[in-house]
Amino acid sequence: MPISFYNSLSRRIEPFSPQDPQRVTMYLCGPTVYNYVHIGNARGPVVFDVLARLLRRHYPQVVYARNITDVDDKINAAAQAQGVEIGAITGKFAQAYRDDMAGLGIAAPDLEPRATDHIPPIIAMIERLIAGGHAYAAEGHVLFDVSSYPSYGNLSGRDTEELIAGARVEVAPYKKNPADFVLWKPSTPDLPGWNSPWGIGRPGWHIECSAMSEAHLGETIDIHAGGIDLLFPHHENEIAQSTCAHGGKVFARWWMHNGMLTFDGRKMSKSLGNVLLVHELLKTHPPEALRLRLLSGHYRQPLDWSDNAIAQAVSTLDGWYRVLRDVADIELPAGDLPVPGSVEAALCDDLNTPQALAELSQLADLARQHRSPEAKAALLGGGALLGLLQQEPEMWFKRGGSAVDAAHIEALLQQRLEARSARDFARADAIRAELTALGIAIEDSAQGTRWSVMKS
RNA sequence: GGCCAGGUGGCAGAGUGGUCAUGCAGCGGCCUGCAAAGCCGCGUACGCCGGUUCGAUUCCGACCUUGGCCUCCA
Repeated sequence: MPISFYNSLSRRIEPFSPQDPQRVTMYLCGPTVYNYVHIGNARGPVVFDVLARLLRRHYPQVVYARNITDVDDKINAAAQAQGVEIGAITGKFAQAYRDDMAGLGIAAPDLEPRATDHIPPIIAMIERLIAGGHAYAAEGHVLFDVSSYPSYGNLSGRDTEELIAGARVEVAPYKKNPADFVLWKPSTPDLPGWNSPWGIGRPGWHIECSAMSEAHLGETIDIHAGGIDLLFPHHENEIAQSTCAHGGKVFARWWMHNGMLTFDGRKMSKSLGNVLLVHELLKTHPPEALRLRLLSGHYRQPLDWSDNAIAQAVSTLDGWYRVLRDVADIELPAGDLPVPGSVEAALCDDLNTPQALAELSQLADLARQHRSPEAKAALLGGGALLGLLQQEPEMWFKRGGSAVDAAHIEALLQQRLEARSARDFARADAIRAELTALGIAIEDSAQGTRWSVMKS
């Protein structure tokens, strides 16, 4: 099945094919680890996790790198504020990040390069840029010379003139051109630093991704992904650095950008303060509902986050898991789960996850009606490609079971059964009301009475 | 101000030049001791104004409006 994606570089949907038919290379800009991430930060990782799953079905090898930025001014500030080494900060939050991502059902990337492990390649790349006339040292800094790269601005649709004229930030005196950006900056003794030809310093943010991408995936990669807010200046700068360091070779053949998550109508961001941490949300909501919500809009569109939206996702999953519970006794066919063509086709069409979810609903209807091994396998297979329906139905409905006293509930259900047998419906209904008060919903079925934790 | 992306039924959210999105919620019926679940059915949705067209939510233009980027940011 052919795959097409929107390419931010050409601004159109193009049929996808990797440079090497045997191997797809993909890079996603990862977090700067100085704090817990919010749910908006998780949208890209979830969306591109689905992309990686799709690509792995189509190509023998997919090398997916998601970096960790572990040297940065904000990290320095956090470390100084707490009086610890930066490693204490970055180690803690890198692990928190992995935990959060795993909690959302995101498969670990193949590679997780860290900036501080790549100082020599970063320095080497900067040296190449200087040698090629694309960068210059000034007052302990090394800056990229934007005027040396005429295509600067192609990705974001800006021209250099405009950037110079519209510069809103105070221009550092050592810059030749206001749009020039830093590749290397000096460090003071109280800050982390590495020896370099330009003195003790640390890398600028943009060069890290260029160097790590080159080190692990080569000079030209197939897909570079990230949030739309990184389009400029981050990705624009990466293109400039990598292209100039590689003698004009194409840096990334596809650029894919996910839209922003909004909350209260505004972009969710740390600087606006309207954030919900993944770490916290995972404690209070079923993780798959969070994931479903993130996939319920097309990845390039903005997506609004709200309690109501989470509740709707929970209800949707309730319906699907009810089907799976109804077919729990049906044996799956031997072998790997199949991937239904309808779900795959939706994803092959520029990763149309809302369409894929609509197809999944159809598969749930079919499984409920047919109760066949094939229909059950199709539902589970479609879910698996999206990273959904990954738990046992009973676990889903018991919501992990930690907060409820299952034995007490079963006892009440037994009493209700006895009351009903005696046709004492007043008592039976009283027991049901008691369960409702405990937050337990019940269903009488041919197989007996089932209970589940009501959605919060 | 410049560049970019949107405005779809109660909510969420795809898509398309002319019979259907889908989910959640709601309403009616069947079923049920009653519920729940399930099944059947229901709602004349595409910002506004023009234009193109036999026909536009879908194409074109103006307008109104929301958001993103231009600074760290997924």
